Amino acid sequence: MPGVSLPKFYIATSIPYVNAPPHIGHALEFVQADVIARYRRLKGDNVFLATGTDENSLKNALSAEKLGMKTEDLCQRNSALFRDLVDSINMSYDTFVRTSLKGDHWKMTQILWDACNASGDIYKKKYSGLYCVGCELFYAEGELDGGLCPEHRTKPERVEEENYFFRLSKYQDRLIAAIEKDEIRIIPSSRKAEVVNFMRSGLEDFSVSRSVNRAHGWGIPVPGDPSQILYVWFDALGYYLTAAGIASDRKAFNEMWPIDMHVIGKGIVRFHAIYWPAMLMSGGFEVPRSILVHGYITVEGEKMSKSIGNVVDPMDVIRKYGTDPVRYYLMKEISTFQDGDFSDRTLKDVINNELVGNLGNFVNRTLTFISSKLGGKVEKQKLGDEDMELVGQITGLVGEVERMLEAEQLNVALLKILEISNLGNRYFQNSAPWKLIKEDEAKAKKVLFICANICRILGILTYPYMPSSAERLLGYIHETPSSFEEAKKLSNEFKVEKPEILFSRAE
RNA sequence: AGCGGGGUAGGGUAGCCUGGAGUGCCCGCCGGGCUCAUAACCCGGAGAACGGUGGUUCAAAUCCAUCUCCCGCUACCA
Repeated sequence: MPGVSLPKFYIATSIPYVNAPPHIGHALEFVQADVIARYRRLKGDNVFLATGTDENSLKNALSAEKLGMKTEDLCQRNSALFRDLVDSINMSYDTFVRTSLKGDHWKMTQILWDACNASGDIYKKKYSGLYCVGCELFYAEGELDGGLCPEHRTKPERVEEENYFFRLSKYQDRLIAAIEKDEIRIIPSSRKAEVVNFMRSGLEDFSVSRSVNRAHGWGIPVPGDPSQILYVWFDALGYYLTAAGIASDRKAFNEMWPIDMHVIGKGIVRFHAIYWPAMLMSGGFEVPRSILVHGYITVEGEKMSKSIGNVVDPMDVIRKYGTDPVRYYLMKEISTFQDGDFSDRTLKDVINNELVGNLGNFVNRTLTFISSKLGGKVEKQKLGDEDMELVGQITGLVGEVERMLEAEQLNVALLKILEISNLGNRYFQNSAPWKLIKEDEAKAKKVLFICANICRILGILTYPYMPSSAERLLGYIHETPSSFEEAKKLSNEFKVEKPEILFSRAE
């Protein structure tokens, strides 16, 4: 293998259904993936970040019919909402896949299907399911409310139809082995245990198609059998192959695959950790290297739901408080792996206390001081033992931040970053450079030299979380977020511009 | 029912995997200080026997067992 190219890192979010507008939970997943992507870039990886929308569900066809519009147009419109969100949240995606567009994605299904078929893992069988005529949908037992359709309050019929099935059962042992040995690393490990546990009780084959009639002709036809439409698995899960270029640039695809990390919600673990790797094994593709599973967001302590009417539109929040504060809140206040809460009140508190009062204030007082009292320049000063101790503490924290990021503990890493800013404020306060400047200029310069370095470190470390703010901060000291390693070193001199306020108070 | 996750000061959290003084963070409360800074910042204080019980250990929030409360998942639900 040629050793000159950068290590690649392919990471992707799941693709949301477009039959409902984005909510704050979608934003969480986008930001998580983006933070990891940006961190990996700082570490020097060649990162590819994929996202998109899942548009081939029957529900789209049904609501389009109701609205009297073409399904294509409805999808286009709703997909745009998600695209607006990923742009507004400043996600650095490299590709955005729309599964209803008859291009690479449709070609992908042919490739994947053929490969699995060639392994003898696709066969026809009668599918029997609970079907609500009103909804025109099959329901899982768990989705029913007291045995009734949650929407129509009617008893669904048992309906049979001949569909294609995928031979999941054949892969049970291989899957268990792959996950137990962390060939597919499931993060956090509690989810891994869940998955293994589930598999041990036996895996059943699953259906991978629906009749064209039932699908209302919407979706991707089964390769070689236009009377059937692909069900979600070969379609939506396959998007990861599409994004990597399987149908457009096979050479690039071969370099990109396997995917290094899936970022998904807890509700779809099974499909990503079991169905999907099995399909890949069957098709002769390498399995995903890791799957990061996040929790769900409640709103003011309550489950988000349309009927309660408490669904939070992330675009509203972004418009109100700004992109970076929202990113910060999602990463810091919501545990990376567990459920978390969204609260307007907490969001304001966090902005005012942590971003404005702690981080923003430290940067502002340091840079303002340098630009107004020291002519915008500081160079290296002789450091004493106490200073070296502080520097050592900071370096130690940088190491912890790195460790936490490597362990995908995005919230804990952010906590550590704030500690650095905290130390900075304390040091500034206790050193009182505003007094020193009148008595001992060299000493004042030394304090500011250290503080400027802390600002620089903070700029690099916060970059994955709050890219525009970090770039602005680093811009005031004529730097850019180039590499994570830079956060482990001190810079020897600074040219400082008079800073603008980094974060504004939230009212 | 089975499996999994949670129960840490008034509220919210981190720590638990890889035991070692209740250690930390945000809010709130009380008392001081500072004035470089976005009424921001700093210091001190009150406040928790880390859900209950039992065990392992020199040592447990951290490991084991059991009980209890909350929340998820249990197959074609993204």
